[in-house]
Amino acid sequence: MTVRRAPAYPPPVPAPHAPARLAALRRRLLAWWDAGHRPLPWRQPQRGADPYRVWLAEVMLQQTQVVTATPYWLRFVERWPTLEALAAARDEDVLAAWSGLGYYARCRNLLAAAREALRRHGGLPSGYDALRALPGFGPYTAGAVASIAFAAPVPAVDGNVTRVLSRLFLVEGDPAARAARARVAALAAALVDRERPGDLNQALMELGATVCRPSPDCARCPVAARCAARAAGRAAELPPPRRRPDKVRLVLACAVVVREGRVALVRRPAGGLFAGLAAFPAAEVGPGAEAGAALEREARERHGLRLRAGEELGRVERVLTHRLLELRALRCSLARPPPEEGIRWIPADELDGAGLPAAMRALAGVVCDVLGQAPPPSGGARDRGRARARANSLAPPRDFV
DNA sequence: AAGACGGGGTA
DNA sequence: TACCCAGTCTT
Repeated sequence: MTVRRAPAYPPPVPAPHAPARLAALRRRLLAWWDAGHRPLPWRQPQRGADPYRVWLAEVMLQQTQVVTATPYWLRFVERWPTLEALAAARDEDVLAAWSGLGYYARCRNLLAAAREALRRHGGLPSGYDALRALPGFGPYTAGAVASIAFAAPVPAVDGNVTRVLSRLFLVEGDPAARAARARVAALAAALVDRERPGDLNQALMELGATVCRPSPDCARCPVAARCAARAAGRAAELPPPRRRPDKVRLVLACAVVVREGRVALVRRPAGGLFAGLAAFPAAEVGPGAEAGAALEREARERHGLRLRAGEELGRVERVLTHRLLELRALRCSLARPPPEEGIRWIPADELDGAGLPAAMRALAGVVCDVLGQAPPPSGGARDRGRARARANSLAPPRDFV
């Protein structure tokens, strides 16, 4: 008797699988889900599903493991319990609370989407298409929020679901390529549960996260008997690993300007690495280039900051997804009075809470050690051994105008 | 289709 | 070390 619109996503593709087989899969997966799943905090239905909390979790969990995202989620809902509260927050506060979690465009899109949703819909919209139109809502997040928070019968295909379905139905080929993606999307669409779409989608993800992992534990799998890859003895080799481009080395010189116990921080430019975050004034050091000169030029051109670069206080290396990042801290003195705007002066012992990206927070730890300041309570411990302290640089800084 | 975008868990 | 993670956006 219910009138249903065809889901807008994915495009209708005929599923060559018997409805009976799909129904059996749904039944087993839901039973497995009901029999017990991880009690993650955003799954606690305090007073029914809270779309805002579901959404916040989905965004934080993009390319991020549960154990990493959880403490951030708890802090966010404590500080900004509702969509309205988040929309009213200051950008820099939210970005600072996100610092360390990575992929900072997620945070900027989160804020933009919160404000746009409130303005255009009075809250989070419930339909896939309306969600998909908001910043940061790709196919996965729109499907996850629509199905989990609003019970919309749409699929939600993430890395876990791709792996699970690739194995269950023996999908061959690079999962990033169009053919395999369309195949997985069609399977996920065919498998959607009309009664409990959110639970079925979560069951697939939970299975991928806890059982059908890259190295599968088929003995614990509720649908192992129906798994085509398992039958072929190929569960562990599907889907094929994604090939990644080589990492490019990036050296960033970071200015440590200290004035009366406070350190100069700027805001990173809108696009690119660490976009929008608080950061040390920094400059890329090309191959064969001189770090101090590059830093003096960049600080002057971008921030109006006239610096004289001095000795190196320490360095830190980080492996990012696609680059090898090396941060070199250079002590700098002010050659001219600094501009009033665009520079924040942070007490050295408060750098840890200033909203720096994780790599720069680690660098701050090294620098504080070298300068004999109170080190931040966390971060950088691993790098302290690499700090290249100079015997004559241990005295408190005396860099004044 | 390919690259940019962080940081950390895991084997 | 290599791969992966409840992906999205831009060339």
